[in-house]
Amino acid sequence: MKAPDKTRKAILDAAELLFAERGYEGASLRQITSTAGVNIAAANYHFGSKEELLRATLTRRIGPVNEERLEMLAELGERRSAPKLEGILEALVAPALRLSRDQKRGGRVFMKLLGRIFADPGERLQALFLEQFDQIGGRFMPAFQRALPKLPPVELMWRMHFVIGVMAHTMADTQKLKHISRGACDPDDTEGIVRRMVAFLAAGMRAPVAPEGKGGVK
Amino acid sequence: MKAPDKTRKAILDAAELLFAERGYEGASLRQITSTAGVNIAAANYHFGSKEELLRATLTRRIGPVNEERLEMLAELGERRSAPKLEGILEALVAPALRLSRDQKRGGRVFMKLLGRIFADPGERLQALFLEQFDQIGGRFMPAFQRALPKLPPVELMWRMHFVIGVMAHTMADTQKLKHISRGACDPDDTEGIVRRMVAFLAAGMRAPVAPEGKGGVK
DNA sequence: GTCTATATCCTGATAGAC
DNA sequence: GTCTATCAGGATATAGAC
Repeated sequence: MKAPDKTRKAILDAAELLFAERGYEGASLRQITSTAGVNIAAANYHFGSKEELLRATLTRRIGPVNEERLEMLAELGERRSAPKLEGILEALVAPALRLSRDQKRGGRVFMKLLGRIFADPGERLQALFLEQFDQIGGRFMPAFQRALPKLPPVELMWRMHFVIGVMAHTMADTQKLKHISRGACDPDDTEGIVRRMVAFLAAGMRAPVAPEGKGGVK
Repeated sequence: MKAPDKTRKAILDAAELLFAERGYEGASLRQITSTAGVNIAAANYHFGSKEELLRATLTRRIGPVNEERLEMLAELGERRSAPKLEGILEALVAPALRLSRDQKRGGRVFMKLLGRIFADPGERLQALFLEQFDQIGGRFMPAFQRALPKLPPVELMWRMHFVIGVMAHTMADTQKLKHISRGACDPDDTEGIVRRMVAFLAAGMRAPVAPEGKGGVK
């Protein structure tokens, strides 16, 4: 074996970058291996297929993010007082958003890729999302329910869906808002984004449930 | 000319469907023209290139949605009282979400495609988004600012970004949540979704601005 | 484990007959 | 305006030498 992990890592790094920038279909194995500086055949030797390569780019980094989420959630539970909604939200979104600062875990490149996974309605990526949701959703839903005991479960599910939308959109887009706001909104201010997002989402989660018959349509 | 608009429409319909389901890169012209039941060369004859075809699928339907948004916004302005935040939000999100009911305007297929456009960070789709934002963002931002006079403009921009994330994610995903919630969340209940989304977003927009130095990190 | 070479197929786009 | 045929190149994946 000649530098067994080096080639593998180079391919994963390049795949991460190109999948994030161009999407799964938009990035070719040729571009990936060329960027990695390795032979085309090496990708298939190490990963078997393009789809398995995508799976490998995700599983390499997604574990630590989810572990950090669960750790933060567990810490909240150790306090005797009921977990605050803001704490739960921060445990859910901050580990993902802080990826952009942690170059060793993929940085903003992996964050962008992760945002794509969340947002993409395609079947391939959707399956990967569902695998992850079992881990995380199953733990956060009860926590939210305890923090918001009066909220009907169906409403809670919709609101968690909205939360994921905000998180995914912010993760995937690292430049558009900066352009629109002419630099006023800084995508590098991770802690500022976490703070703003948690405030926004907490208020949304606490919103009174809107009654059904408002306009009298139904 | 032999049925000039019929072939054109068939191609646009098929392109709309396949771009929505598989993304721009994932849908080939061959699949599109085959689904449309027309010759491959017809696509290039009528639209010139794949990218122009994408542009045509969007511009065909996006105009009416934005017109409806601006109409609803204008109606709010006619009342003497200051426009309510909920009304502005509904004017922004409802025309898009109600696409799923309006088969003549593309239905949930076009809604899904539109959700992809919003969420996709790729350069090609991003440019199309920015074109649209000038139309809509330029009108809604002042309306929001009037409804929330105390909110600093930078905070408003972040929150509008969050709003778009919720909207785009809900538009793009028409089935995932139903699956996760085991049928409890119904993606066909358009008015219920609008009601829930407006309630959630209004509360988020009204959230107090979180102070900067909370944890003492910085 | 890495390489070259290649198999097989699909891609977007075009030329030219009808 | 629609067709067939085809171009030139890119796609994933594999076979086999080293």
